[in-house]
Amino acid sequence: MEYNFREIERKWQAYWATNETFKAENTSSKPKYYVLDMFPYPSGAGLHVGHPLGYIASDIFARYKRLKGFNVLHPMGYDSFGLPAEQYAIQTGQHPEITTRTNIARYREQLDKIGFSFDWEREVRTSDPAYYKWTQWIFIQLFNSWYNIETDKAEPIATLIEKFEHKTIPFSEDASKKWDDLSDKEQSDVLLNHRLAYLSDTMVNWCPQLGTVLANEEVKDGVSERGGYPVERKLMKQWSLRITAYANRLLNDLDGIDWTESIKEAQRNWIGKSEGTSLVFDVDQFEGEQIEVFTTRPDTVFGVSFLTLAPEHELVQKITSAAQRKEIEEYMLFAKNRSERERMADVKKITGAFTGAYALHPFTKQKLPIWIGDYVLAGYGTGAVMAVPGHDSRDYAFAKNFSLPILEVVAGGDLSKESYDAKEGKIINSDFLNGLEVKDAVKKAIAVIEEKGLGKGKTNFRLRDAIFGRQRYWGEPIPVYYKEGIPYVLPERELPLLLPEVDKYLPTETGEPPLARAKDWKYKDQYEYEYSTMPGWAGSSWYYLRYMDAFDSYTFADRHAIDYWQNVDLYIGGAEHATGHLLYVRFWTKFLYDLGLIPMMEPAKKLINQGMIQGMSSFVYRIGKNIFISKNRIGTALSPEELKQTGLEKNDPNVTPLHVDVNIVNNNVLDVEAFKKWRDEYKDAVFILEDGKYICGSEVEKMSKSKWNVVSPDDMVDQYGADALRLYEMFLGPLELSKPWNTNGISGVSNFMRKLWRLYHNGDAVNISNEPATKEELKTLHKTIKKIAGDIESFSFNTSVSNFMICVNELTDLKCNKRAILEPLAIIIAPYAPHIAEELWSRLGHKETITYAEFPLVNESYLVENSFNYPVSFNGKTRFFQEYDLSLTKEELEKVILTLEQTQKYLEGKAPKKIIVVHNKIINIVV
RNA sequence: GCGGAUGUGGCGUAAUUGGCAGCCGCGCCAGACUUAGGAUCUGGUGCCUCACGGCGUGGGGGUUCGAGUCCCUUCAUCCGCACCA
Repeated sequence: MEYNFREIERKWQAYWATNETFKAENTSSKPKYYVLDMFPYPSGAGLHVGHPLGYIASDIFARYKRLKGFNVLHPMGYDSFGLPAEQYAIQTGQHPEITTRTNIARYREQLDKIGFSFDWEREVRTSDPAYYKWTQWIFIQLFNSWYNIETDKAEPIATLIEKFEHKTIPFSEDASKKWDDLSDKEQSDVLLNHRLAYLSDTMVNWCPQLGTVLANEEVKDGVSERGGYPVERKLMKQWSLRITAYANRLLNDLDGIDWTESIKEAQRNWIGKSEGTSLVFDVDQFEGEQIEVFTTRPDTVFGVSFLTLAPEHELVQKITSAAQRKEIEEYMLFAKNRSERERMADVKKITGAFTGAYALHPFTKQKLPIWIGDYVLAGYGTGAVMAVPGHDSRDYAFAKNFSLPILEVVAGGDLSKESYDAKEGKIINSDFLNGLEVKDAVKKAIAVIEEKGLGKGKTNFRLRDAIFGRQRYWGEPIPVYYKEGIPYVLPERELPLLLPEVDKYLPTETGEPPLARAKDWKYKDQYEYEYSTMPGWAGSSWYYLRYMDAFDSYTFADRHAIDYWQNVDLYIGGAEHATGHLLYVRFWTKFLYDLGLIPMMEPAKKLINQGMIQGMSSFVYRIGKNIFISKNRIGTALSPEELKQTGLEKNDPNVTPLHVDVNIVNNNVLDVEAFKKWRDEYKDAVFILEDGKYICGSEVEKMSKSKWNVVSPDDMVDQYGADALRLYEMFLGPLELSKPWNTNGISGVSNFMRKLWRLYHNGDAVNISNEPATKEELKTLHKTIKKIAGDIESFSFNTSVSNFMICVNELTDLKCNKRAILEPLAIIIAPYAPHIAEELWSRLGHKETITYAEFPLVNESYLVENSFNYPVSFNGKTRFFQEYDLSLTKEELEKVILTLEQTQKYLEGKAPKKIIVVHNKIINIVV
């Protein structure tokens, strides 16, 4: 009987499903292991072969851990709130929930075909009210919490109110005021300044085309990541989460987790901690007005030759002199109308204007001109900088452009050419800092600044609070209502606040979000509901917890389940979430930890980022209307027949490359008949061939429908089987690297599958011998076990596939059909190719599935002779010695052909401990 | 500009972590078989050379008996951040 993967795979997938083989229990005497994939957004396009890459890797690991005796949690779900379903709803009027449900069904079908060992009973969907009830609940906890800097953790807001009542923390500049004297609205406003979820007027990235605000990481190069629409800055009342309170912990705790350095660096970068000091400058002629700046280089304070304010700085209007007013106003208008995108595009272009006002140097009391310039960002630090053109390249460029003085205060550079930014050298021209090294001068300067009350040592972060509202329909409603302008969160018993039905998924005529169209909200007449919904990342920030106890309706996840499963042990997903999801999920984890709801401070111990699988696009080259020329015939002379056939007078050098469906191209050879049928317009296509074939061009591009380079996993499974697909995806290369998909290579894996099958069969019959295995067979097996176990544990899944092939090749050569070999082989291959492994396992006579088998251990004794084996030539013969082999006598050693003088000296009168031999030559002897 | 990664045959890759570079697979070449196929099997395949032999892990330098692997330097490609004071 031949290897019939279709039947085998169908059989075992059905078996696993009916027997709930991969159901994970929340209690077990076995050690636990939690393997998690980043759950997908179920898009309408379905999965392409790139999507399952990470899932296959995690599935291999999960199955391996089960065989190693672990109680494994390996769940899957859907991040099912999101923009595409809503865009589709706007276009078609179809409820996003219907779209989403259809897409999920399609995803499930595709995933099932690949034979994953997910515990589907624990499936979560972020758009399911039973799930988002708890997303809303966590939001409420955030609203009801504040960050206590003293204890360095989040606490219930009541503890803050208590401190306000006892005035241990001031809540107002007026010290005589009592907390209870404040009106409800005033109290609410004060508390909003402390709550971890708060409402404020914030500069947001507004995308008019999408009709919503976007997070910083959703904006790339000034346009929206999705759709590529322009984004503008706009002041809006918005819900935000105070992630900045966690900046330090998010930064420091990176050291304790096993994530790739690139992700950790990206997060460090994003958090952007910088240490320095604030410093105030008095404004000349304006009694009491001060400009506060932040600097990381207080050592260069004597090099300040002007100040630059952001155009939006609040003092600009006030201090601008009459003479300069016109210029300043023109510049402010220019800066305002310059979009974010334009500003980024010409970073090199230096613009600014002089206010006419002067600041006084805090030490020298010199007059320093105050300028405005859009190289200073309103959103960072204080929106004002002390310009030190001698030692900051941006200030230098500005000074050069506007002919402002450049002072040298750190020795070592040549300021006539460029600024000297390096943080090393001796301080000069700087009064009390003279002669100090930069590092010491920084400390001294801060000390003096603090002592004189001019400023304070300070840490700044680049990280901004996370804007939490979206003016969108398809998201979790924010569970807030307003009474007399004061926001209140819904009581827990009212959760979930269901996403209401609306007549249209568009903003209202008055520009309010779609939720303003809601009709069936329970207290619609009594209160005003919040109309924005939560951003896409809300549901994904805690989903790993819900898998632990997916059906709980009393709490987000049962405490016992959380205590049992703890962190994710292995998390696999794309690197594109580095500063989005992966930061937010850490933030929520820390917050829930602070409230004592979970025992861990980090969501995932180990993170692996699988690389992207790109598409290999194929091109045909069109000349004229329906004439296609083979790649290497472009520009060559045409034969008389070809001229006749095409009706051309000569070859046309103007070719139009067109994407062609990769499924009708094999090894760059176009199936011309299939091409004619592919599209009606090509049915009369004429081809100019080379060697009787049409050769296509190819290029690596992102897999997408429009490029006709999408390869679907379903097609691969149909043609080669799920096991072959699994093996091939792993075989393609290191998991973390991006690589193009190339269907050609899968035939190698497919051959391997048949060879493996044949190993257990003789013709149609199962052919297994119970004879003891030979030493050689055992060596092959144990070598393979050792390699496979090592490969899996170091996530080198690609080399495992090679190792299986080597093993099967060797056993085929040995004609090995011994149970003692083939039984363990079925187990070690099971994580990779579970269907065939199960089938072989049952054909070996086992009643239980392979999931309950034990991964075999290596018996090193079969491998010893393989370990350190060096040929040594002496007496004209070659003998093999192990590194620790001391069997040579001194006399024998002297007969060994020694090629290195250096080695010989060791020999004099000493017994050797270790000989190191390479290339039949002794190269070192340890005595 | 800053940070992270990657450079090995025609291609995807491997190298017990400092020990005979190129395992395994694709492709290609030759042969066998044949119900002529996009099938299967066998053998070969880094480059130069008829050969002896030489050269080879992006380039240059270094450490070492020995370097794809460690150090310095340089180039190329990809990814992330970017006027962050």
